[in-house]
Amino acid sequence: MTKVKKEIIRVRIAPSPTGYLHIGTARTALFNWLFARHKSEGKFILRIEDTDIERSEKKFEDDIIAQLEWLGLKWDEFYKQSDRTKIYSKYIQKLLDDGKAFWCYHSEEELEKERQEQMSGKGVPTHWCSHKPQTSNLKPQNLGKGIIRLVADEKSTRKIKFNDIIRGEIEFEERLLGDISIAKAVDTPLYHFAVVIDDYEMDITHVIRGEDHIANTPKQILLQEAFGFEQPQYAHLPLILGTDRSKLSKRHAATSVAEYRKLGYLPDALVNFLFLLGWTPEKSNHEILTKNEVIEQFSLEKVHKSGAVFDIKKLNWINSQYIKMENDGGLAKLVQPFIEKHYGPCDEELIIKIVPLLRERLEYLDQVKEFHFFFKEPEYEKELLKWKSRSNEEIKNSFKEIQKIVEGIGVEDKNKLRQELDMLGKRFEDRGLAYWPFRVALTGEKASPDPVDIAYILGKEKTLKRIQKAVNKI
RNA sequence: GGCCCUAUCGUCUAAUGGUUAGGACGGCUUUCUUUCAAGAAGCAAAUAGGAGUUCGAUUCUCCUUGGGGCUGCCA
Repeated sequence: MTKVKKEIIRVRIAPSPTGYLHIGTARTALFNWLFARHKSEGKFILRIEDTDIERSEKKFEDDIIAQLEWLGLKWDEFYKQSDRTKIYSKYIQKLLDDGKAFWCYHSEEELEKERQEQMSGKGVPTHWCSHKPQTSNLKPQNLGKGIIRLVADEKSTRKIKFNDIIRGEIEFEERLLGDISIAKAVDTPLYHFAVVIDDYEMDITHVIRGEDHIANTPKQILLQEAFGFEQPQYAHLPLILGTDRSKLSKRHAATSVAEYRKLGYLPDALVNFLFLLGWTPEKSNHEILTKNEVIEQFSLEKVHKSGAVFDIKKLNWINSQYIKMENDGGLAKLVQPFIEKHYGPCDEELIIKIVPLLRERLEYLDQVKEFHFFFKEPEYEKELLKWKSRSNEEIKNSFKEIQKIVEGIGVEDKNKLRQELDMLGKRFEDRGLAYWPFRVALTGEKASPDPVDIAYILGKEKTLKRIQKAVNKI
């Protein structure tokens, strides 16, 4: 069963379609992708691990594919384990024929009870199966409802070792592993089995995966040994953690890539954030980098060992940096669907006009919903129009003056309008008295961009209308 | 419980057997200012504890403690 291995780097991302693409899976994919691309000849493989037919769903598979593409992590080869059952059957049958695997008929209840007893005592939860044939010439048979296990050596004193590129040598005691389950039937392999066969069949040279798989590795090595497969190189990535330092899950934050996409995080920004979790660029004071810049300097040896907390504030900052890098046209295109989601169809000309204002203040695209005043009449309490301790009459007077200005010079010339307002502010000896009521009239908010900019975008007619509405309120 | 991984500011991290332990996000202050952002300037903030090796340890070794992962007929 040996075959000639090629020298080129081959790595894989192996998600199971039991949920939307997880942010942690995305980072694992990214590191695999970076590693493959860094070695220019490297191949990056996407393998859908859908051996669990109960939990696997097509919509999750579609999502994984869509989001990986969106992130720009394109794969060179694609496989699905459910297409490969014949391959697994062949290998399982061989193990059975060789007496290296056997049928175990313990019920799930029996096994559960055994586990409980072992855990409550000081034993190790390990199943050494009494159904194991005592002599290897006894051909195992499927007597009905059972499960296939790999024969292991209960009395072994050997340590199973492997070298992890990130962590160095790791070892486990073989006798603590038990007779591990490998398949529910000849044609339905379990995770460990499918992984080992696929990694071999696909000539995977480096298994780069999450730290949560460290304890799985010796079991997979046992399987490799049963077939005489060569061991791939391992690199176990640190986990992405929630704020309480446990594995990132839904109770901490959004965990699926799709959710971040929906909120208007840009793919390059998300990727930038992700590679900063567990890896540092050469010039560590310059953290905004493109994928291509990272490819050049990427190396697994520099990946950190300890878990990294997912900090949404840093993601927001990185995303805002990417938004600032977009030009008007680009940002308009990006933001349009978010505007239309909240406010319905929207004129492209309007979007182009407001984009410079958005650029300075959006952390993520969905925040455009805070700029409602561009798309619909503002609603607000009359109290909001008050500036400091100024009287209603003073506010009214301020509006009267602004009305005069706008009617006179319009809103097209922003500099002129600003000049006039500044002069008005000087006359009042209080710039706020000129600007504050004006902003509230236009936006209904106490915080917004410069009202002059907003008036310019709204146009003369709407501006005057909103001022009048404010005057009526007082 | 057992096995395994891990430990520098709140967070992501840099660095070194001898440094004022550096940067980024966030926070705070100041500035700009009609408000909010953005921008500019600045401030606070860390080597988990204990032994050992050493002239010297945050760095190397061991122990403790903390954190995490795994412990499925899930992946």
